[in-house]
Amino acid sequence: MATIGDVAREAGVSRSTVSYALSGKRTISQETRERIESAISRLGFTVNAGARALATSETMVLGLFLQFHEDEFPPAMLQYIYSISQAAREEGYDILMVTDADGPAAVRRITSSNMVDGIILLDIAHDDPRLEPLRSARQPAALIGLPRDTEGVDVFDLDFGEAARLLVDHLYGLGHREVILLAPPRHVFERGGAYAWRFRDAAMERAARYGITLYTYYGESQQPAINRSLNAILDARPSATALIVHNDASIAALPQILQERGTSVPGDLSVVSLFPREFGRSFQLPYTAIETSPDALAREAVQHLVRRIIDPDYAPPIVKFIEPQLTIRGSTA
Amino acid sequence: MATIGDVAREAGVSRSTVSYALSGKRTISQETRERIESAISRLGFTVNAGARALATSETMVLGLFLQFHEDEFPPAMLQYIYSISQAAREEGYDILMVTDADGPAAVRRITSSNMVDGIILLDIAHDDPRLEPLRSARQPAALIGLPRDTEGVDVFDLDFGEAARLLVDHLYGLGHREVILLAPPRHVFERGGAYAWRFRDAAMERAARYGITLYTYYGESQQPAINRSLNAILDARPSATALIVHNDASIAALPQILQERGTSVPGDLSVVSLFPREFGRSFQLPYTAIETSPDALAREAVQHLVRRIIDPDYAPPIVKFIEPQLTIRGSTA
DNA sequence: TGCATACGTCGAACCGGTTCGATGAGTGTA
DNA sequence: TACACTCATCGAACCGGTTCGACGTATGCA
Repeated sequence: MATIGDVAREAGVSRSTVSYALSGKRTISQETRERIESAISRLGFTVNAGARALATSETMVLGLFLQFHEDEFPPAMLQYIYSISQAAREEGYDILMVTDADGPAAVRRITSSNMVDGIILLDIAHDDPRLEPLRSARQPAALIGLPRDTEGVDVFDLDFGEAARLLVDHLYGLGHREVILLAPPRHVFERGGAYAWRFRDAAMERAARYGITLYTYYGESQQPAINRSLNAILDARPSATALIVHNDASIAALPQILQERGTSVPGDLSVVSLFPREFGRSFQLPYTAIETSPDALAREAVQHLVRRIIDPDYAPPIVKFIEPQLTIRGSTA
Repeated sequence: MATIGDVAREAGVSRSTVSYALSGKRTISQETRERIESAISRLGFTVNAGARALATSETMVLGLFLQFHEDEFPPAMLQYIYSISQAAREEGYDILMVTDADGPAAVRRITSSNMVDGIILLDIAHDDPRLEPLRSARQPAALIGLPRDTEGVDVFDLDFGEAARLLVDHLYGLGHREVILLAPPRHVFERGGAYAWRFRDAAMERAARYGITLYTYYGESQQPAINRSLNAILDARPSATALIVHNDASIAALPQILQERGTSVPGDLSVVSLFPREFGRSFQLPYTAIETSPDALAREAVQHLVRRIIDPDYAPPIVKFIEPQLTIRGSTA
């Protein structure tokens, strides 16, 4: 493989001149630059990433840490992964994807060996054990999801509380007074997925204020329990006139269940939910819903992270909630 | 950050001694080793990945190249990503995930800058444009999927032909003589997803041999077209007694469609398919099916790749088809 | 004509590891 | 007692880049 030294020799200049021609950090005469460029293409030279990283302490790689929980709905996760990867590339960064079961150890391993310039964490728990190693790392971090303690990290998340309020308001406005809330699986609450209780608590608080009776249930994450539990819940609350589904796996299964039961939407039951618009591509989800916007979230997180890599003090740590958008699809009355 | 030099000073030895203590490539006295180890933990030293990569020409990173086609079913993709990542970690490698729209350029960029020790390609097209830059790369590659020309790469794939034959045999044995085959979306054929026609051609050939009438249709990849097309196909062939679904997005939608139509399985229609077992976790798929085994495929691909990284000539290039497994779920009669 | 400035290039040092050859001390053997 | 080996360690070179200071030459301005 051609090195910068080979290029220098071929072009009859010094290695430093080639480096400056490449980076543009010092002026190089037109003629020399051309000799160098032709030498580069003749030799098929590309800078060695490891060597550059060693010299500059910049790898141009972001670490993406995620965990595959059994109770997670795969399409949602992929949406984040993809958006993050695309956004990173637009900023000139590649993605090192780390899925180790032992999250904190992985964070320590990757950051302390200097493999990445910055960190993105998905699937944040309320007391996320990965935050501690992250805080003592040299690299800045952006979280997608809200932990208890946001010190030293940038946080991006949907405003789940506001999302819940929007949905409850919407139903209240239509006259609903008995509503079922299907929350994420119990595991998510136990693991500390704060988005789950932020949504639930806001919905409960709002319902209480309006005098709405809110029946709250945990959803299931895997078939066939998902279907069984959906049926059981609907059986248990025949008087409810509306259903709020905050549960990806269940919303995907809902159309068939309602079909089976002969329940018409919104005739017999109004349904609102919360899911990425992209779900609608793979699944038939004709429900009025808040969009969780993984793409927007990913984009913001990456862009801020990159800015912070370039200038660690460009701003105090950010906690940014993105505004929920309600998309009306006619599933309520 | 502590460097190997800091450790050496702290332990009162030379840098090379520390390096040998770390790698075990030369004998080090018990006593010196202990001094070094204590210095390492006192200083919190970790080797710098870039420096090591530069010195050894080994990055301990695998490049995972994938593309997000609009017509792809997300859960399937994620299953591969996750399995590859886990398998890689077990072999001591991390994953650089590359999703650039321009595949060949990305391959060139990553390989020539020496960011990875080996390459894994997903989503192989019959004439995959990424293969050319791959062949001139220093790093070995493993493909999950079969291209036209397998020269210089290791290939791993499900034996789609055999899968089709197994399914047709199964249906023939039960007496079916009029069968619908729902193939992948037209785009997949056009793009050169060879698995699509390998399956279809084998099914057609087998059906012809048995005197089975096979109605072949392209599936759709996005809602609401998926549902519309499923209904249209079933309407068009009321006399068919069995349905073979080789289409992830459609199989996920099928239960509801059949429900809606009042079609009972296997009473009115026998259904067989082809999907990863893991789909059954998120979706209710009570269908007899071939398992596509992303996990097994990923594992084999990674392990072979690693072996080839260590010894490029350990064996001639491999084309390995894994044996399809039929799981009976009682959806045929 | 003289001096300060800008331009273009070079050499050397450095980033943080690994590895090869050399060296001195200790052990076994003829 | 001399010689050959092994063991433990060190110093130097190297991997392939970047960057700083220096230097010679051309240019601008007084």
